[in-house]
Amino acid sequence: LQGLIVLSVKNNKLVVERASMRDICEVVYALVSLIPQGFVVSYSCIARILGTTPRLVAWCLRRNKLLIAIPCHRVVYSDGRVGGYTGASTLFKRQLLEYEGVLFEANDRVSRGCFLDLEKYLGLKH
DNA sequence: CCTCTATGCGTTC
DNA sequence: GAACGCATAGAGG
Repeated sequence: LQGLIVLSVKNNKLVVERASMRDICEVVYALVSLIPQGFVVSYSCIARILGTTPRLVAWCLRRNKLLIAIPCHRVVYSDGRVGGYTGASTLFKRQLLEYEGVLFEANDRVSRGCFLDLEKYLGLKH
């Protein structure tokens, strides 16, 4: 990952480090947990905010899906397909979304209107 | 529907 | 070191 760094203070000195994967995952989880019920966000949208690639976002979500508290089912392919889901079927992922009020088209894709522009939502873009 | 490619990082030799 | 595998995206046919 290029671009994402971590600032910390050690021995009264400011330390600038490359973010560890653990740190990056924390940030991804923090963003994902802000997605409101009834909406979805694409992997690439999260990647844009962090200055990284969609593959890495997926990598983070896959890694620590143990945490049920993080609504990782609300992160989907940019074309509307629900994408993968570790630990359960993608059907389960879809059912979760439907339960939350997300609409699906006849071609099994998430309705465009349910996509949330996370950058706008968080006020990072106007 | 399909294929191809760019891409970052862990895992496993 | 190199090769491989991923919860991707986008372009092209």
